[in-house]
Amino acid sequence: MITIYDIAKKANVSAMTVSKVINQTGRISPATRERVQQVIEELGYIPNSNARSLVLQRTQMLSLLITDITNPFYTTLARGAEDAANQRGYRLLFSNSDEDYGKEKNYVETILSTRVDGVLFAPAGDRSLNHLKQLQERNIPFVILDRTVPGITSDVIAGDSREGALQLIRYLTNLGHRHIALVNGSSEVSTARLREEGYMEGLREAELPFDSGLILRTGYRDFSDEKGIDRLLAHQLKPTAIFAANNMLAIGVIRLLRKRGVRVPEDISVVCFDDLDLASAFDPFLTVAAQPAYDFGAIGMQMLIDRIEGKAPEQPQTVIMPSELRIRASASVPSE
Amino acid sequence: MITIYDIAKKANVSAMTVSKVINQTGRISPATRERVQQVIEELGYIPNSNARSLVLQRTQMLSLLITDITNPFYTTLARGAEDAANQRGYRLLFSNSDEDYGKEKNYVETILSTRVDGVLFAPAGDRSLNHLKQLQERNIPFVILDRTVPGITSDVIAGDSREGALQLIRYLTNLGHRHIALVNGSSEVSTARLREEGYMEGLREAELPFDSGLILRTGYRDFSDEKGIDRLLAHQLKPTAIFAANNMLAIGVIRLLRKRGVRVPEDISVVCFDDLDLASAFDPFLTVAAQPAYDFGAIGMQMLIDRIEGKAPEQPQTVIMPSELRIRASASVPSE
DNA sequence: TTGTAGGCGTTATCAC
DNA sequence: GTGATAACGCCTACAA
Repeated sequence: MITIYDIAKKANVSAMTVSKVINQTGRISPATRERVQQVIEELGYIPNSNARSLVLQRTQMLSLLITDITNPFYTTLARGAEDAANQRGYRLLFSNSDEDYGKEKNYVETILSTRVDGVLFAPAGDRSLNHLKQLQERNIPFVILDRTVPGITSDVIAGDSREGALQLIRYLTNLGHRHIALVNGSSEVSTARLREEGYMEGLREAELPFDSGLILRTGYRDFSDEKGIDRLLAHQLKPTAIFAANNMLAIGVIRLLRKRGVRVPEDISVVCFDDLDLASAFDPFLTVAAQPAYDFGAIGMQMLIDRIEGKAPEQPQTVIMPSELRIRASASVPSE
Repeated sequence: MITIYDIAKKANVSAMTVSKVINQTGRISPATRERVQQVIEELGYIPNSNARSLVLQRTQMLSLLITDITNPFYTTLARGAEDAANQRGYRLLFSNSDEDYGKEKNYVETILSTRVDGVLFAPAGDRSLNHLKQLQERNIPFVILDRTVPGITSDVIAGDSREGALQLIRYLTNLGHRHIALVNGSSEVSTARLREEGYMEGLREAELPFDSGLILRTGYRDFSDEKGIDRLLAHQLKPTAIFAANNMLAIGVIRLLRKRGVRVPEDISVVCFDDLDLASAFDPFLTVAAQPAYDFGAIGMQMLIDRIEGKAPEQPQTVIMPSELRIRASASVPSE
């Protein structure tokens, strides 16, 4: 392995001089600078960032922890985070918890042992509390992303789940729907709770009764609860519309409906939170409350770096991003 | 920061003993082992992996370099790679080059400075040659993923682009299509060349003439070449089918066709390489040659780790993954 | 402007 | 079974 000493020897200077050339610190004559740079070039020297981190107590590396890498919301968000990090001179370490507390725990350990300078953290749910506390104990700056966790005070960037859900329900009730089902994520996840609140509020506004038989609670990914769907469809007052609390749930719901010969939107309307960028691009089908995923990542990353670099206000900041109703074809007036 | 010395002091042993407990190396009495572990637990000590890497000359970290994080082919692949890496005790550093040689170059520098133990590398194209050579010079093991690069000999895992394309063209010609356009990626990318070969072979088999006016070459992502599409549509022998060389191109093509009032498949059939998992889940529309994305990642990662751990045969291995024709609705018999 | 000494947190080696 | 020492590659502080 080529070290700073190899460069030093070949350039007839000390290692320190080489270090100074690399980091542009201290004064050195143009002549030696030139010579050193030539040798660095020639030998293709690249500093060992582990050694550097060890002495600097800084890795110039950040972590992004997301909960589902196959969800386009998070991959778009990841690009925003990556772009922002790179722009400000940081490298980004991606981690993917798969909505699993166990994997999340492992990643937190990795994060801690890697000594990254900060974390943009999308918690799996309320039980992520301990993981976040662990970061706080070590004084690792972090920004909570997408979901809040009761018991933790920190910078947060999240969507307006309540309002977005309300918009969707309003849209459905305006179309004339009276029986609207909710297929939601786990109640352990803040966005699921808020979307349910928005749903309830929407019913209230339209003076519709709440019917717990129209609610199905599950996880945010890999939805395939056949029994649950059958239960909804068999409910005494069969729903004419379903609000899926995120895009992955909507996909599952529509797939299961089609499997049963139920047409969308002719027989049942479906709306959801989060867009499906790719699918929507060539087939504008799903009516959604879209969140600005890229900005979630980009702005969250800015907040994190500002915090790390001491450019943020002392008290924790909360940024709430609005969502946008995109009316397309998956919801229509109820058939009856 | 809690170090191994803090543990040592509190447990009344030397740092070495603590190290031995952590790494389960050397002999130590159950009593002290117990005591040390207790203190580790108590203080929540997590070893500094930078310091460890420095002395071990090994980071237990691997890089996955993909070219488009918004492409579901690559995110699914990423999950496969991640699962395999974690299973074998490695952490994974994701990087995303956006099909951009400049970004790729930066990531290679990062990889080199981080001293990862190996890289699963999807090259942006033939001009990635220098980047790969750089890795070879440093003796960083790597497996080339998805695309080959002339001039580099190494382990490779890739799809059968030629055969997959051939299948798609055969399918189209069997339906009766005589004028089939190709919207391809850059000729600098091996998969684009091979898919074009498959396309040509398919034409030959069906005894169709080759018509260069039916070929549009562009990049694999962000397709929006309006003029190019117009040129294809205005061609003297208007195509009745389009073969898009990957999923992202297909999306762009269909979007632009719809924008022009051209219906798919009624007016023009469209087929492509790679599936769109999410979109296909709830709307089985695109007829594709699907590649086993998860296995690309999982198997590629196994190859890489085998290579690193000296468990691979000496000479470089090449694994070619078959693709699978999935017939759905985006292609039908030609209208005329 | 340049170089020396010491230390960042960990582990391999080799004594005790 | 346990511990002292040196080393991994780099940078800060200080001296020349």
